[in-house]
Amino acid sequence: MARTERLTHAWFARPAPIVARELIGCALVHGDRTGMIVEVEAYLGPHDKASHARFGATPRTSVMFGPAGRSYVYLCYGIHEMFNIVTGDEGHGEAVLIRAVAPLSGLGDDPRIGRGPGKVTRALGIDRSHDRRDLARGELYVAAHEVPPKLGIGPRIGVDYAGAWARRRLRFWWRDHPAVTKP
DNA sequence: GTTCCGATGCTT
DNA sequence: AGCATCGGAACG
Repeated sequence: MARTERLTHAWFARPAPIVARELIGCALVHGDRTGMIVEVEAYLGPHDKASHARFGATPRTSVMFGPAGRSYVYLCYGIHEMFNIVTGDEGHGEAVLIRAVAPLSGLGDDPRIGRGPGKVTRALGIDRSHDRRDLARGELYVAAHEVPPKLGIGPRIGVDYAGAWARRRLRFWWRDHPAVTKP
């Protein structure tokens, strides 16, 4: 699989579920650390009761309402940094959460190193200082894949408070991949 | 194998 | 008060 093609603003400026599905198998690159994306979740606009966009554009979430292809990194449970990519048309408030990566280079060879959204950022050295970055330039970016993986689709994790929106099938993963989260 | 719980700090 | 989590302890 060639992984040299950096994904562009236009690539990310499509509906979150489409981008999410196509991100599986792509490479997430931060400097000399690279992981293959094997699990993601799509978060829609303010109408999505599981999304951080549900309160509209706040100081934390305003980046979600900006142009696609920017990072949205926030602190979860006081401990874990979460890495998202803004998608869709400007103003929509969409993003895709990267939930798991498999080591490709610079991460060692334990498939559990990037299994879980908090572990993705720890493995790749991403924190809130990487919030609002333009992934179309700089050392943090995503590179395309050539071969689509076997795709799993199901409900998002950890959003039970969102009622019916928790049951929407907006989580995508590489089926049977050892770096995908268990539950 | 399962369930429970504390850590830890930012957000509304 | 609640949270887009994790790792360890306790239990069976």
